[in-house]
Amino acid sequence: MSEQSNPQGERAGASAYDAHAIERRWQALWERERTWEVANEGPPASGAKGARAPLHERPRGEERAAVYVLEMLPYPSGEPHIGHLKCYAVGDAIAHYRRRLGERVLHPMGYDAFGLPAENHAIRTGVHPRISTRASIASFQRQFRSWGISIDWSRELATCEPDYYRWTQWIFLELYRAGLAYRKQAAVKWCPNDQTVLANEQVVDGRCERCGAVVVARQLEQWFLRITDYAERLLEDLDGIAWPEHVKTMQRNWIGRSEGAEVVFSCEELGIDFPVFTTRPDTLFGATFFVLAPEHPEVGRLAAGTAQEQAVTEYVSRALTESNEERGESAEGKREKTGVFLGRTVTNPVNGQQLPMYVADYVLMEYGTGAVMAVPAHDARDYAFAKAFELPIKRVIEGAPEEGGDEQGLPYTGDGPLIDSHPDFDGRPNREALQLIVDWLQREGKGHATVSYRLRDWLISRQRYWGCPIPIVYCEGCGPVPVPERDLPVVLPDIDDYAPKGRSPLAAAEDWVRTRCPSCKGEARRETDTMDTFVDSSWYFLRYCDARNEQAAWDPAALREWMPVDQYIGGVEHAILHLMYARFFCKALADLGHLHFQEPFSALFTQGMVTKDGAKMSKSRGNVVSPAQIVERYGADTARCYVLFMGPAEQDAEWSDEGVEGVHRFLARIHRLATETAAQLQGPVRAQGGESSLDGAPAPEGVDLELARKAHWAIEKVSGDLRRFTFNTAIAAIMELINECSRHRERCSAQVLGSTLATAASLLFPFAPHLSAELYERLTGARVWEEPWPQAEQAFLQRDVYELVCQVNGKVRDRVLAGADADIEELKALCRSAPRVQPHIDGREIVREIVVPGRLVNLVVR
RNA sequence: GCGGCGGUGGUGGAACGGUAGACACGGGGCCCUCAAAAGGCCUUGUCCGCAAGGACGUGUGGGUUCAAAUCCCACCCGCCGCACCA
Repeated sequence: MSEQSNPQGERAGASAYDAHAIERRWQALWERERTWEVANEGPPASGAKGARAPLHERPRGEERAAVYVLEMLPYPSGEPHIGHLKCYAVGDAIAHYRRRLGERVLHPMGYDAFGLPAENHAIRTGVHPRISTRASIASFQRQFRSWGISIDWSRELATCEPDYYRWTQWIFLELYRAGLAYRKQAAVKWCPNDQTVLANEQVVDGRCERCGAVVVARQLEQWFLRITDYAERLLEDLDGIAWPEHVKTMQRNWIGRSEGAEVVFSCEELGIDFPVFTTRPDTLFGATFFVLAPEHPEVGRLAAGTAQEQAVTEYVSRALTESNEERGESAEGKREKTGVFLGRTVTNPVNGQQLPMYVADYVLMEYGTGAVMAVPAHDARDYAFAKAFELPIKRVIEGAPEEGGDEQGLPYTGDGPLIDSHPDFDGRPNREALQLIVDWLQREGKGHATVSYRLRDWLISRQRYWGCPIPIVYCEGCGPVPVPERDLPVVLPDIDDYAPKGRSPLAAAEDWVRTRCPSCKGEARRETDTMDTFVDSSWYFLRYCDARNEQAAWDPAALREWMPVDQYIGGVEHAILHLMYARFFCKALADLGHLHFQEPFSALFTQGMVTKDGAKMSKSRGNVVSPAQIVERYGADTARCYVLFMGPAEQDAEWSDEGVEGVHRFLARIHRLATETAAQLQGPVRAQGGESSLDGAPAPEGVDLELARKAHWAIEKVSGDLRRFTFNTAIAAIMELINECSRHRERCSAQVLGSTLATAASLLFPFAPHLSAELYERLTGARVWEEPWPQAEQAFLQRDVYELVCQVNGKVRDRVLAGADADIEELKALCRSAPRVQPHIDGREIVREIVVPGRLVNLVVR
């Protein structure tokens, strides 16, 4: 290491803070002693982990509760970035804190190792993804170790290894047997750049979430997982988990539950029924036309033989090739709505009216039934279409004009009494009429109340190589046949050419594709698509509980011991995708009898992004700060403390090189103070807040007492901040304690100074474990991680005098010393006689005196 | 458009309805030094004032309260998510 790049190397000397030497020493010891490994001890007596009282309300030390702290599975690509550092700094602080509260903490690590970047790299360089992925994993391991994170490495896993994906395949087959995995032909989102289909969740603004290419529609036969069966439970169970409200909101929006009715319109001419979903059955009498999505299967049949046939065919083929983005333009008012008359009519079941049928691209096949009844008077989209095609508009609800409406106040989307509908309903408030109409439809057999969701089934097929093979073979006689469990894993074969050609590269591995049907032993072919990598990461947290099990994906006893995860930590970018899929997997697996719980992550913490120059760090912007550089220059303890000190961990924070320097200076300062103090001590001292820190020693007085008080104040503050995840203020409190130490160092006893510094080191442990261990050992001779978390003693938190704030009319005028035991009258008198209060009350009438004991007195004068 | 989150010194940020600006960065001054770096000490919201002291101050405008950055209403600005979802 060069002198230049290492500030602490510049000045040799006994008291210099050599972060690297300290970090190497403790990392080696923790590795040698396997300090952070935790063995499975079997489930608790109660059978399962169950909901426990919040940590700080639980009696201390009574039982060694099993606690699972987990950061989101990293995707190993190149090197870890600052976001990883922040995530693990948060997770490790929590893990360390909980261990020292006496809990057994499971804190494992693994890699989300299948995926496109490794495959794209292979296409460019010809290096097998397995090779490049293993190299990336090695680099991640190296860095994670250099950060000193307290990981149980004995449970490490990588999703691309056969001993892992064997069980991914097993889960797929379990879902398949339960009817939750199925194949269907569907219009799917195709990314022309990555040459694969995408799940709805992976399309953002009509573009591939990964590469940004505009997504196009394709008709393909694909594998889906029936997540929609779980829509209601995914929604309901959000209420019972301690997640940030905004993440829950995002999931609720994504699931998109809406209540309404299914109403059947029929085309008598052709004898076809068209059920539609509507949230507004109260407006049924205002329907003036009817619209089908271009993808609707009956469109061709309807137009066939009419004068409209050619126009319809042309319109539909254009709509199908249009990108989602283009199709959405009319929603933003960028262009007029388009569509074509189908040459047919349907009957409105409530009044027998014949409504002209249209095909238009503003109706989506994926939502509801792909057909809508159009009520232009009360729906903005139908209104726009009616205007563009000069269709009739019939008002059926009264109400004051809304913003953006026309001269008649249309479209009107608010509530009001029904008009021109039916004598039974006219005059009634529309919400009441809605119920009555639904009841009526139900009685007449023309419709029923129903609930619709925006959530779609999860498309998991990918026409790519570097993923988990789908364990299905196709036999001419038997159809799709699951690979028997004893034949798992279906191992991903090596191939020469990874380049996608619109079908999976695996299709070229003829030897692998050709196989025997497990059922009839006849010739058969393997499925050549692989699974979406989100499948791999939807269950990894289960595997950690029993990572080396070769007989099963897990032993249920291991899950009963550890699951659900007590604290999950990761970025908000996974608020929908990963977190929704993992929840779905657990519900499905629980239904199949494999799990004893419904929700995988009891509590979630989402850490904010680290930005540079106001923007997300990225190679293309050239504003990347590499954790490796920071660790090399300042050491891991500085890097970890800094990312936690930047601001509240859940918020985005701007990187500042000066900020890192500041934190490093603080660590160097506590190092110097502690080292110098240790040299003056006769023997080891005890930290404050330990079980017997008062034993034997005389009660501190004067400056010593002040210092001891500050130590206990810091214990209280840091403990509370750790429970609230406000790490920035916890570190600030330790800084205050250290400032207090250097302020008093000349005037206090070495004993108390040493003891206070040991306390500071102890409190610093969750954030800067290496330095903390080093200094704690020098001062006390003990191992800080084996010490219980300190507890503040009341005797030191209470003071006999305090500064009473004296206000007049709410304005602070003076501060005077008051005794802790002074009663309300005494406090009032103290305030009235405070020197700087006098001029403000002189000659005025005191009309009220507010006393907040322990804080202030407010005199209200006139 | 709908939903969510936020707006506090030069900067990042602290503040159970009760001393606004903890802690840190940056700035200024001093000490140490031959000098510098490192380190240490002091200082630092704005305005008026030599000072003592005073006034103002948490996006804007109202309100509740003895007391509001904090609670309520309206608005402005910024960020995030969803968005032709019938």
